[in-house]
Amino acid sequence: MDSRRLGELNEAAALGHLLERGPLTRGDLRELTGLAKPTASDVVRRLRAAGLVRVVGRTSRGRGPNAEVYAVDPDAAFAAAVSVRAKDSTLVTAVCDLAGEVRARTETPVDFAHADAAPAVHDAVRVAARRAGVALRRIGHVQLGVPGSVPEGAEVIHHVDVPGWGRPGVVAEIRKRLRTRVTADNDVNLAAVAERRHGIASGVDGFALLWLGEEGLGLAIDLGGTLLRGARGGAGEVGYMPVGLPPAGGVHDFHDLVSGSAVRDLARRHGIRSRTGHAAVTRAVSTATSEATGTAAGKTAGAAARTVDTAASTGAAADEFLDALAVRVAVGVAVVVAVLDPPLVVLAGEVGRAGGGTLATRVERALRELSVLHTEIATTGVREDAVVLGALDTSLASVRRRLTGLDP
Amino acid sequence: MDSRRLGELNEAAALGHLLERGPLTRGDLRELTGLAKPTASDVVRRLRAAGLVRVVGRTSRGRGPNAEVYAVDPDAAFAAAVSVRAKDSTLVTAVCDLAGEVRARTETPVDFAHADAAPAVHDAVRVAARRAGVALRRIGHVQLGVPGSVPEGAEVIHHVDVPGWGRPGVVAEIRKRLRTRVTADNDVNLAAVAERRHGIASGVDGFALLWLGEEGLGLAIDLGGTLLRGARGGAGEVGYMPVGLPPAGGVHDFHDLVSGSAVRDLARRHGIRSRTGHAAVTRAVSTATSEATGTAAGKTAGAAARTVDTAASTGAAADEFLDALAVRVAVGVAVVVAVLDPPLVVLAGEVGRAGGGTLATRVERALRELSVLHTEIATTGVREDAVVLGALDTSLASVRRRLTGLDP
DNA sequence: CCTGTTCGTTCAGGACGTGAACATTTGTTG
DNA sequence: CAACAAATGTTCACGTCCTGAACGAACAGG
Repeated sequence: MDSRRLGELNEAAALGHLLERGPLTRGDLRELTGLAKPTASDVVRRLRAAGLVRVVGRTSRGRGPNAEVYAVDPDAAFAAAVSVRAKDSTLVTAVCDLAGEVRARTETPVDFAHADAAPAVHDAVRVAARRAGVALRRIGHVQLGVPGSVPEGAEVIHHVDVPGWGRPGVVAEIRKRLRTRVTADNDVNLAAVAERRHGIASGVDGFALLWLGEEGLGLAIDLGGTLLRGARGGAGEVGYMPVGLPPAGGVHDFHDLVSGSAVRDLARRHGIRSRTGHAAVTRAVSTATSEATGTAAGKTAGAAARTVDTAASTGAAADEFLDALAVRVAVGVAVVVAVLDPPLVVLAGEVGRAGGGTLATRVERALRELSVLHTEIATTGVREDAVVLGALDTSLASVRRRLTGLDP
Repeated sequence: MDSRRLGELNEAAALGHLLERGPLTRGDLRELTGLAKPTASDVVRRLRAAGLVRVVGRTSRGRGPNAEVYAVDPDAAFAAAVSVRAKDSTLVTAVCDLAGEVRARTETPVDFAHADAAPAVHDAVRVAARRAGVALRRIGHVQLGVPGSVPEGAEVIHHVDVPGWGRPGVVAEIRKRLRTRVTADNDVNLAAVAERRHGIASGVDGFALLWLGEEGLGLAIDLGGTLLRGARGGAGEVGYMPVGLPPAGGVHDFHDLVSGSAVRDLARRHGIRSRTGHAAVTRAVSTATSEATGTAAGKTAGAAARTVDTAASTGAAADEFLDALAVRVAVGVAVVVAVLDPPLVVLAGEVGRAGGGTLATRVERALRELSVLHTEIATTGVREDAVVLGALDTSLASVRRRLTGLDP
């Protein structure tokens, strides 16, 4: 540890504050870092020389000269994210600048069965970069979101349905081609990152995100901003969680209870016929909700009447279906709460989102009857593609960490 | 950040290495910290002046002058631990020096119903310190181990059976009386700390410790050395974990499956009668094991014969009982593995220890049949009182952190 | 226009750290 | 046994970074 290193640390601290709190004057920086006036000037000078920070204006408050306002140069670095979507065979790619502004977003259809992963990703990123007007070289990190278990640091992805992506060394190949830092993570984990940054879990100490997808079930565990991955990246593989004792027969694991098809079948048994689970839930919620808020829905009287017409007989059925589903979900949540005690559980995925507040409330109620332990339950607050959003955040965080010297 | 602070950081780094790797020469220190020769000398000088480091000898390897060997002064600071044991109404107290050497260990019977917590703990620590020949003032940290949930940083303990210990502010009162840093943690968590330092989980990335106690059930989750506590300190309250679906009736939570009395009853149903669960397991293991290793047990032929005599008819019963128990335990483990994916699950507590390798093997087998996911399962490797040992480690770690300036 | 504030720079000084040179000790070797 | 090689630890000159105080300059308000 050298005096030089000391300087770097101070630079990093200042840059960190600029990244987190936006434009600042030298005075602000002085206060935040605790540095002396001349030193603050020095640090800013160095950051500007490095092309990381720019003058973006001047204050005009009070008397005395107007202080210069500094901000991180958005063009100083870029980050990219790629979401591997099995369900519609596309790579969704996004590029953002150092300020977090999304510069481009593309969707590339890929025939995973016949195309190699590495060239496909390389192409997707190249196209997105071009559209963003950014040289590929300037992208500091590419974060992949994959539907599978990704062990910490390891380069193999387990339980992937996408052909070619389960092969050892995929990530390394992609890295070699892109010549950047490339990391992969489970898509539900990335959705949780988005939930923390842009969703309902922004201020929370930690939370568990239960992904009730049409094609997959998952649990992401956020502990104060870091995700729990498990030894083989298998943390949150709740689909395999046994429910019920083995000799009892019938229901065996959580997947049998709340997978897309299980939900669809449950709905069917309550007289609600749909092609997918989340469609069934959407319909059930609309009838159940319109019943409950029927009297208050003065403005949408016409719509309400129409709904009641078609659902008159199914209103009670919808209620029963939702309650039955809530109990099933609550069984899983109860286990998670007993093991992890998260302050918040977020329901996401197609089914979770379709259930909305209606389902969340019922799950919370069911949980109270099922277990002494309880916790707050909410629905996802992320509107856009949570996986891409989360991957972009993760990617950007990595770029920032390296700029601030916290990463090698 | 000042030059002074830079010096402190280097001191801290050197001290840290001395604490972790034992006695070192200036040369070793130079290599480990990357400092220049004169600076290393300087750092050592400062550490010696602060009374933290002592010369403990000289090398005599190779040519050149013999280097001085430095080590942390064991008497530079002390740490204490107190285990609150409800089952036999005692406070077990231990004091160790900065090197980790236990200097004293006492057991004080306390009538929790009539004695206040703070004075009782104060007395216990005072006595232990005197026996260790250490002034109370020199004890830098007191770590309490309590059978209850302790939220991170909060001062209330939930779900405690010990009278007076559930009252808000207990920890603060104790702190006020002892005039030191005082923290409290769940006893199972502390047992996990001991498991990592002195037990079977020494080199592992992380592990889950399933405490199968006669009077309590718990799960400690170790993630690379830090323990997961949960929002309300309720992480690992697996006793409340629901097993089976609600309408199914009968078995409701994990506690009903593997608590001490549940184990005892299960044994009884297999014809093994004991007053406690772990006694039943001990007997079952001895018969089951002697059967399996009967031929190889040449030396203890007499003992084996005796065992076979009394167990001839119960050998099969013992096997069945152990397998049934293993399945029950495996249900809980399967859930933990699905949620957390730990590289290792350690069985501890009276029942877990009684089960030994025999039970661990059977649980591992049962798990394989129950779930796709699996993990290594082992029995606790801690011989002594794990709670006190873990509390002492935690306490010492806190003292060291403060010395190295990592803690405020 | 003067005055009090606030911004940013200049300046002298302090704390640390570094590399090179040097004295010193100690084992090896011819 | 003397010469040599290798390792230890100190001294010295110099560099980097940070600090407090003083200073000049810009700006709002009376």
